[in-house]
Amino acid sequence: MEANHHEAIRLFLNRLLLRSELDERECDAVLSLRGRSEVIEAHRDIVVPGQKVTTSCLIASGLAARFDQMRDGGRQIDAFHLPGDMCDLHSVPISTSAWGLQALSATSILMIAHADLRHLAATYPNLGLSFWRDTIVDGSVMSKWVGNLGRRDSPARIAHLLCEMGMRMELADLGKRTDYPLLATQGQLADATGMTVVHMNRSLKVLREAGVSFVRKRVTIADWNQLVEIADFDPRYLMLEKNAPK
Amino acid sequence: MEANHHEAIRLFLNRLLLRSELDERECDAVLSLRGRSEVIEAHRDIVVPGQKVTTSCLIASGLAARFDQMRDGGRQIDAFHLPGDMCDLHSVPISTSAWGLQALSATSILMIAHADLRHLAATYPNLGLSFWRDTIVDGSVMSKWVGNLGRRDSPARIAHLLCEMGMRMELADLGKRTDYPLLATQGQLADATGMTVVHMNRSLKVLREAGVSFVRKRVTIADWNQLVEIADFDPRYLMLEKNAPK
DNA sequence: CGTATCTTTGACGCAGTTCAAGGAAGGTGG
DNA sequence: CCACCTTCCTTGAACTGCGTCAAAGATACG
Repeated sequence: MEANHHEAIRLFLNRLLLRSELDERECDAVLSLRGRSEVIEAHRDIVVPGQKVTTSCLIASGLAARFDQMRDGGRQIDAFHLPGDMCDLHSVPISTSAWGLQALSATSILMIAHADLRHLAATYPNLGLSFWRDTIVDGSVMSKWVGNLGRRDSPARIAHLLCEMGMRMELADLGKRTDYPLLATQGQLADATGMTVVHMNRSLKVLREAGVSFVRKRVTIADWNQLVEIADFDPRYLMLEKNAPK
Repeated sequence: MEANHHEAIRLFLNRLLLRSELDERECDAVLSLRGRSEVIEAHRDIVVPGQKVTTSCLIASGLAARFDQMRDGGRQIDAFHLPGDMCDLHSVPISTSAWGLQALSATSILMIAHADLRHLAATYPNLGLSFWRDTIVDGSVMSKWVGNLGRRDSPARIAHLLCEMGMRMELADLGKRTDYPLLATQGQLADATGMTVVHMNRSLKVLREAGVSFVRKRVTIADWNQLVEIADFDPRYLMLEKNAPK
């Protein structure tokens, strides 16, 4: 399991390095993080809405999602978390979250104490800044999702999601943008795009005619540019420029 | 104009104090911030999507909105900013934003240099943490908007927005939650709730029967609890608990 | 090999869009 | 203070994307 730990933390560090310059000491500090490993089966909740948490969850493998729960039990997913994502990094400065966290597929996570993360941020201010940056990227992605839900029709909404996941999988070195695993059901994708399972299914059929297939939890895209066109996808919101230390 | 400056910064400090404990030195440091004052007329863009910015905008009066621009020119608003809000606090760690900022009504803002804010955050780590917290609250609100757009019908979406704005106006001491100014047109509210002007108008008519009126840029709510019920509104996402300094 | 979960399809209804046009409010210049 | 013009609000009628309900296949799993 130790190997798994290191692998996950390595992915997290790589994610930070996408947007922040960190020196060797800072990298080492991240790599020295320790946590408790847990395996969650598909469809289980990791964090219940409103729960007070004292750890952050680093995804080691699988796929997790943050969600908002409605009165009638319906759920709206507002973020996907893939391996290397530190979800609930938000809860380092604010310990009670309004949202919940669920495992979409079987998912192994590393629970890392807030105290440790806070200690790191305090000891290495530039590292703290990179954490802040990470939560801001998360916000930027959400702001795109707001636009997606508010102003696009269902094929375009799905197309946009598939573009985003493709980019993120490629950046994390977990697949190619035109061919990657997406460990979710159509129902879960429907929860993320604000539609019903039935309509998700029909819209996927439409996209299939554009060379986009989602079969057996794998996405394959014949013509990337065409999908980008359908989705009106502009990756700038993923904030992939490096920011120098201040 | 100096009086206006102080008033705005005072509001910003109050906003921080809602969630963070700051000592006297830290409060004074915030109050000593200086900026360039500007007045933007209604419908003008303050920041264009993709623009590189070196200042944050503190709203002094009026109402501003962050938006995502679609290919066809349509806009989706993903956040409202009222007086005391420091928009683009995000751009302190990341200077290029994918979103834009527009003035909904005539709005006066205070442009504050990133360098100054960064200096503050570096000098007073606890203050830096309160800035981080502020951007996290912004994210929490957006995550609610995602749920709102994805899973609620139009009267409920509007109701939720009116509840949120009521709470925020009251917290900023700019009105009562059941009676407050909302300096936006129906078209702008439609941009925020992902619908057309026509449907916004019709849905407002439905809400009027529930004692909710939006006339001449003022919201009045006869029965707050009923509106909360319609909206399925739970204010926990506004994160109003105080967080002790670390 | 059996059972639960997930996908796919059909028929029908409705919430919300589109197009079009009239009316009210508000701001500006004479 | 009125005349004018622009922006905003309001309503009607027709259309459509998506939801709902229902049921039959396909897939995965123990």
